[in-house]
Amino acid sequence: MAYWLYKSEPFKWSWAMQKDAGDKGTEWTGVRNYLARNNMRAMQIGDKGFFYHSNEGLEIVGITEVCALSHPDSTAEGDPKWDCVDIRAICDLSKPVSLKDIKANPKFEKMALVTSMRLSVQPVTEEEYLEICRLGGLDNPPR
DNA sequence: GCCAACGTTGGC
DNA sequence: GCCAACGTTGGC
Repeated sequence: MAYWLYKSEPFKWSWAMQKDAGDKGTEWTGVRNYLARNNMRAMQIGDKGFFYHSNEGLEIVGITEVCALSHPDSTAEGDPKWDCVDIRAICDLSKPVSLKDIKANPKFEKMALVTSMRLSVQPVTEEEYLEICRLGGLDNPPR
């Protein structure tokens, strides 16, 4: 089991929209960065991840899970370079965890969100995952 | 809206 | 294959 973080600009695709998509989930389309794509190719069914609002919000708002393995991105117009997974919303954080909180906490100084600011799909360690769940008010984080 | 960081493109 | 130019991301 691995953990991930997905960035989305809420005015393009928000956590509310992700939740509206229900248990079937949605394709995480539009990633055109090799590192981010490779992260998606490495994902397994059931991998948990954070949903992060970039540009506006700047906070982690919810927990997702991978519900379909990497497959061609349907928005890539037949370009075989670009794949994506499907993810679905699992639950909200009781309290969103902001980028400011994360940057202020030495536990997260090596977190990709801090060190690789622009990477849109990034790995999260188990320690980071559990600590953010704790800060977010989840007593029993989904594993 | 600005601009730094950084990934990609393309000329050589 | 190098590297300058350029485009995009995303925090501020």
